[in-house]
Amino acid sequence: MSEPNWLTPDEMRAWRMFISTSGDLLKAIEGDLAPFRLDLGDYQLLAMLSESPEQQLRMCDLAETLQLSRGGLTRRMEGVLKAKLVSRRRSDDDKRVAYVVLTSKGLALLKKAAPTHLCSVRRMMIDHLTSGEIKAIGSAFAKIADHLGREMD
Amino acid sequence: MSEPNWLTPDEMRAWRMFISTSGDLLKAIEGDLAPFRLDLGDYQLLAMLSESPEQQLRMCDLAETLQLSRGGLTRRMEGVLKAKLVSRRRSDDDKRVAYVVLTSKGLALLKKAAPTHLCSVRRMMIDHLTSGEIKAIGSAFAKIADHLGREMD
DNA sequence: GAAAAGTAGTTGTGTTCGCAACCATTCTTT
DNA sequence: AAAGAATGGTTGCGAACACAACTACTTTTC
Repeated sequence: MSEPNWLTPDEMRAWRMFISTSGDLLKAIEGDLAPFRLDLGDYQLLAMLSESPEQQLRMCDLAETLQLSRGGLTRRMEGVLKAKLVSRRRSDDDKRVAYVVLTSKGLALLKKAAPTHLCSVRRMMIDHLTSGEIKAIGSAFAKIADHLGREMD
Repeated sequence: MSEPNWLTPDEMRAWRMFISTSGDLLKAIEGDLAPFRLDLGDYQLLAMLSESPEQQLRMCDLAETLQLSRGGLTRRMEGVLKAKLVSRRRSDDDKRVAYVVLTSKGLALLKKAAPTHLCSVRRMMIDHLTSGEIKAIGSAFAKIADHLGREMD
């Protein structure tokens, strides 16, 4: 309650532009991945694996880096598994865990899609911004993420 | 093809922070609306109506401002209609169109939720940012939106 | 002014996801 | 070492949404 403490015009603009544009931006970038039969979630899954040592990760860790629930990852895996972009391997140490391994086919597709994807990110976002805006977005979202992480304990 | 034209560290940081944080931010802000039995989509629907002349809009126009498909809005309406936050009125001029009208109950709930919501936006986002960052986010997303709009014709 | 094209809204269908319940396995406690 | 708690993964269910097909009107075209 108390005084509404309304947003200033600049603040309102930042909030409204962010909320109205971010979805469209992601959708547009995702659209450019369609020729590769990938959506943005698949791409990020492959990218995370490719950056991991031995190009594999436990399901659990992968779910966390992708910000998916465990169930959500299980479902998302169906697609990339069927396309043979990744494979699964049961751990011997701990029989609960399953490793997701990037296949050579998955790596090849990622390497093929990456330049296009990078180009999308540039064309849709980066290339329109000044270096000041780019730095500001980086630091702003880092601060927001930091606070969110702190708030959830 | 061609050189990957990789992102600079600042660019990479902006992109990664944006993509990893924006979803969490929206979810956190949405969480604060739960006590009012609203999700962010409902809130925005009510807010858009409240800002319209006579607090009503055609389904079609509302779908556009909310960036929903026509079908998506029909489904979203079910919730707010059942909660009596909005009502529907058929147009006499054009029997195809239906107007969505904010009810007094909807307006009352919006007025009750607004301060909390504003406070969320401040606490989760605005208050952590410098005024330069706020201006940069506004202008950056405006430019991105402008380009996206231009690209879709 | 009749046919064709366009527009408004609804309704199947399919996708993606979270949540909660569940099973199997491992770790902790005593 | 047995009981309980925690962890990793899957599955059933339901929510939100896009898309395409459909109905019902309206506008355009010739």
